[in-house]
Amino acid sequence: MTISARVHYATLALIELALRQSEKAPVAVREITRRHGIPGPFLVQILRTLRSAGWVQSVRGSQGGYRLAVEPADLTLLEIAEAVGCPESNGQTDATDTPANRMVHEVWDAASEASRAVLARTTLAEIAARTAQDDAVMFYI
Amino acid sequence: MTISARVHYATLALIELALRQSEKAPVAVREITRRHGIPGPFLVQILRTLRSAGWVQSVRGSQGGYRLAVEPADLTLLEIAEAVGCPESNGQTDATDTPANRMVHEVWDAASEASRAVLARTTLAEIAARTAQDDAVMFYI
DNA sequence: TAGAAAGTTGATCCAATTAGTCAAGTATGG
DNA sequence: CCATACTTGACTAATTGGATCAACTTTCTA
Repeated sequence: MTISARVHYATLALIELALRQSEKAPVAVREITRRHGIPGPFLVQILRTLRSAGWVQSVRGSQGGYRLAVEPADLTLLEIAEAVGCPESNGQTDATDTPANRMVHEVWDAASEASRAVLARTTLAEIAARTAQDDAVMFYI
Repeated sequence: MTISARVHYATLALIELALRQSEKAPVAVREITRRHGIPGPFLVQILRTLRSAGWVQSVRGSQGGYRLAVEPADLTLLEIAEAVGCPESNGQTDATDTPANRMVHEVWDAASEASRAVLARTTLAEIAARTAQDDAVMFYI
């Protein structure tokens, strides 16, 4: 399971917004792309998704930008991944419904559930806090 | 994380071979495709991979087919998935190496590790045995 | 009040991966 | 010697993820 760029970028952007929650001015897209090396208009696309999920607010016009609209502690990485990633695991039922088939699905569902559990128990607040710590450490080097 | 058809088919084929290990004659590809509804030449492609991994033996010529070449208890689903699935998670280092970036990777690695653990502790023997049970149950219905 | 700076929207494109196919060849059993 | 079955390698088609563009609207500021 490799992390998709979409989810990756979305998470980076949200971390950035979480860390700058206290600032009064919204954060411009340009700043985020510059800081994290995210391809320009692609991030816009992603932010649109985050906005329709209600997690960020956009401010238009000059001096506009984005601002976090939820408590970082209330947003889990699983939610982010599911909102931004693949639309939904397409419920394509397999052609043949044999016992072997069911078994295989059972195991894979269990595996997938295990990884989802990890993401579900990590909040944006945690990951942002840990990032801030690392940033501080870098400062001393 | 959705299971790829490749891995799915490979697992089905191996279950089939595991269940018929006791038979003296090898199992023909045709039989496997018929029983599990796997597209013909695609399974051949997959079996080739399994053969080069040393998990199945091929017998050529008339009455030929495939035979399991390892102990089902020694083969985990993780091994199968890794052999047959994506060549290798491409080690493409991200452009920018920021603390946020590292954090995101850390969490996703943990998630991915959790699901791998599930697959690693499930052996072909287990899943074959459970399939056989289900088969027996179906018999009575 | 004009224009520059931002976000908005929708269409579009490209490349990589995955799924699936074909055809020509080789080995084996009867 | 021929039918059956695996071998090999190239090839096509479809989906998806990643990324871009252009035309538009909103708002600030000079």
